[in-house]
Amino acid sequence: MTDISKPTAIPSTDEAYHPDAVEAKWQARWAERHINEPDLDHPARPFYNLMMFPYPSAEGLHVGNMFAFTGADLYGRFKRLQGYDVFEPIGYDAFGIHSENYAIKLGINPAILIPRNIENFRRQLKRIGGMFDWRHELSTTDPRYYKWTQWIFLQLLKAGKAYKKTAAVNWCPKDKTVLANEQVIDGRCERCGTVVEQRTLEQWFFRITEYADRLLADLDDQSKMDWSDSTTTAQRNWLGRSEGAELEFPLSVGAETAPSAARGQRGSGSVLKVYTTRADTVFGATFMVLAPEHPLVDALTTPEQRAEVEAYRRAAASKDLVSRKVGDREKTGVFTGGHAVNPATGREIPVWVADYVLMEYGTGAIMAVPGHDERDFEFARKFGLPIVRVVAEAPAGAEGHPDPERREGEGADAPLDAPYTDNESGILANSARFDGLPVPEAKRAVTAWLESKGAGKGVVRYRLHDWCISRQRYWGPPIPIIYCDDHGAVPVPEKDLPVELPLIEDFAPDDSGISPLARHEEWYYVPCPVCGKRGRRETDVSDTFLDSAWYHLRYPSTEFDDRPFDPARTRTWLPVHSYIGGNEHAVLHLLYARFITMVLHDLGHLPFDEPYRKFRAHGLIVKDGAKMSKSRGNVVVPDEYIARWGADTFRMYLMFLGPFQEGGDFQDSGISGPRRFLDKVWSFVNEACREGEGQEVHHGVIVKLNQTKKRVTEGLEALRYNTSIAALMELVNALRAENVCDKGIAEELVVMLAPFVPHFAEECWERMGHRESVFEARWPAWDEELVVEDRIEVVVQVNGKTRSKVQVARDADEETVVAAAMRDVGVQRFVEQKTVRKRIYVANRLLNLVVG
RNA sequence: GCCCGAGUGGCGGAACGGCAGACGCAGCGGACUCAAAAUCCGCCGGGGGCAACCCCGUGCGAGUUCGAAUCUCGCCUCGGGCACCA
Repeated sequence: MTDISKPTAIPSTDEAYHPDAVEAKWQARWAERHINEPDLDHPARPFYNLMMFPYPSAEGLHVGNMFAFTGADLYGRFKRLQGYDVFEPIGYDAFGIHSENYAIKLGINPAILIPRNIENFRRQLKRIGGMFDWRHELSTTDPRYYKWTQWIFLQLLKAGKAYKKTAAVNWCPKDKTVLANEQVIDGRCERCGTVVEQRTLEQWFFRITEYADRLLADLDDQSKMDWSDSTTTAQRNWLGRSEGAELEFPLSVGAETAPSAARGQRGSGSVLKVYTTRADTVFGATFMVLAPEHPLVDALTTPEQRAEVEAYRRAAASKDLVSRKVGDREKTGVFTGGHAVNPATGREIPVWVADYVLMEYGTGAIMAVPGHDERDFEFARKFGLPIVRVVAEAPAGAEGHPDPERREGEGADAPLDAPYTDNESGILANSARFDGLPVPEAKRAVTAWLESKGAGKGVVRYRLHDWCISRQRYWGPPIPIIYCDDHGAVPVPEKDLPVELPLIEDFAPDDSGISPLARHEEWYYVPCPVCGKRGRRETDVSDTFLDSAWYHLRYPSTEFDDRPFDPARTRTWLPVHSYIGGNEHAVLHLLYARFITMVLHDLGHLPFDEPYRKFRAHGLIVKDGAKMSKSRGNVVVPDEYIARWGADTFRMYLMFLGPFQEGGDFQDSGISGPRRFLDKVWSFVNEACREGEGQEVHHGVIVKLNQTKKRVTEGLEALRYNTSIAALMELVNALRAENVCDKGIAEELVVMLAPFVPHFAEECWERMGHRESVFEARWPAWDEELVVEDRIEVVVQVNGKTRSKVQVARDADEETVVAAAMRDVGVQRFVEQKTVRKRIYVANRLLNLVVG
């Protein structure tokens, strides 16, 4: 704040470069002159330059944030100089468990704490010189914002895309909250590392699984999405599409006569459905396994086995997710006593219960094929169940796999001492009429056969689960629902939004699993919107990922309180032209944002269904080769560096230390390089102002200048900022070596520097006599003719080894170059006494003589 | 285990299949200075040679090619993601 309003007086003589003064001056001027505020209603060439908004922590912006924002800002400024009307907004993702935990620790309400953090963030964001349009700053904690977050919930509810269900959820006993599956890492809480338990609670879910196929298909649609490969790959994996078959195994008589069967399954004809991706191995299914939670377990269990089965189920239920999912994975299980009939063989096979089968995937039941599945094999070994081979190696010499040595003893009758899981090159065996079919064909053939028998069908499954948005916490937007004894869950009427989060003293959660909000009667009890009788508010708040799933829609429309996003503004500015952010959000934020956009599109609120046309993931900044962390004590506090070197030098250093999309290693010593460079440019510019006109410039310098323009432009477009900076340094080195002092060149240099060092460039620009901002200037164009010298050095190789170089005219023909090469002593030495058998000539580059 | 990404000087990193190491940091030598800092000039992968030059060199091993850091196959190491997903 003080930085910006600090009065400065910079004489126009060429004294040393003082970043503090220059930066304060231009930050103040940008604000005064509204330089960074495009006309949102009538832009000529709109360009929406978005970066992932920060969570305003107490520590302030760290180097990683600075790196990301600088890289994104650079791109926006570059586009601006190319003539676009660039809208570059910023905001704060300020709800959520991070803020809340910190507030609990300090015992201060986050509603008081967070604004302080935001204040600090705003100061830092201004200090690094981002091209932000501050008119459109937003915070997700602002009731004017979350009113519309709640509105989105209601739209989904109305459309049947939101529903409530009782579900076993991940419960973190330390944070005292449920966690989404994706917030559980190796069975532990993503945030605090505590072992996660299971609890059963009523939760609100969004039906994202209904969109799985669209979310997947668009990833391959270049017209909608130009995204970093690493990000689309992560989403593909997360969606987890698998093609398989749902097969039906009739329960056999033994089971149906069991006392509980009639009740559980309405008498005879009941079947066990399984999902498999290896329908081809059905002849090898020698037993079945149910998840402990599977509803048919009761019906199948015989009286003799009941005690054992019940005990096993109880044990499984009390197990936390760690030992269930990432424990030592020693297989456990019990026999139910029941049997089912293998629809392929017609044989009865036993049904077991084991916790390696998960209720949440597929049908919660599997056909176990121990011969060709590692888990089933292990289980069969342990419990002495039969193992049958139904896939064998194609015989040696057969087409495709004539490799007799690689796998010994995988013939049709060879015993299996390990599962044979090759699902590409094997052929079926011991599978009646399917014997000899290659596995891929057999998958189709067997599925079709079972389908014709009415025992199954091909299906596609996704790994993705519905999105649980309920959080039993305080610091989030209340879910706008009122419960009425007569009318159930009633949505809060839209006219009553927002449901404001009350400022309460005791905001910390407790063990009950009930939100702190429930303890406040004056807030909790409200009239039912339908009948007016006393109702109770939903006390859960929504997931922060819902806040961030639509913020890009809000930015252009922040001034409107009667609509979440203005239709005209939205049509003008969206979808986002360029979005830059970290790949840690590849599957959470980015997938949810896509989903919400799709739903709003389908409901007629948006004219597009993919929110971000282009997305690029930036890299990570490390220090001394290791991730920065408090525990390592290698955290770089950006403020200190900015205070010492200036924002421009800091920006340039961050962009210089590695390719933006890969990140780099922050080294204290390295920052002096960019600063020295700026000092050189500074004196060059000041000198050029004084005496730099009418001077004759060497042709080589003109070529260098054109090469530089090309390299800088291409580097910026590809986000390879480090190479752009290197090109600019080369140019300045060349200008100094040649003693050039030309104002025209200085101006083009300054414009090219502007995205990297905006304050510095503005100051230079002004000193060169311009009254407008440098960002009103045009990006320099280059002449392709002048990118290559008139005389070229052609490399001459003999047998592929470089032996010499010859000077020839540009585009010289092969004969000329060969003649020149033959005159060259360095070449002669390797050619004499030998015949040139072959010549390879690459124009303007290289001549290779093959001799022998 | 599966899926991505990456391995190049002392360090960060450059190189449409065509001079490996641009640019920068650090280091070394010199100029300026009473001295230091700053600045300027020069050197800076390894080995051999007085020298012009020569040989070796991009994680390892094969291959394709006139020519491979770059393409293909097989490994190794590191980073990231997913993971009892049937």
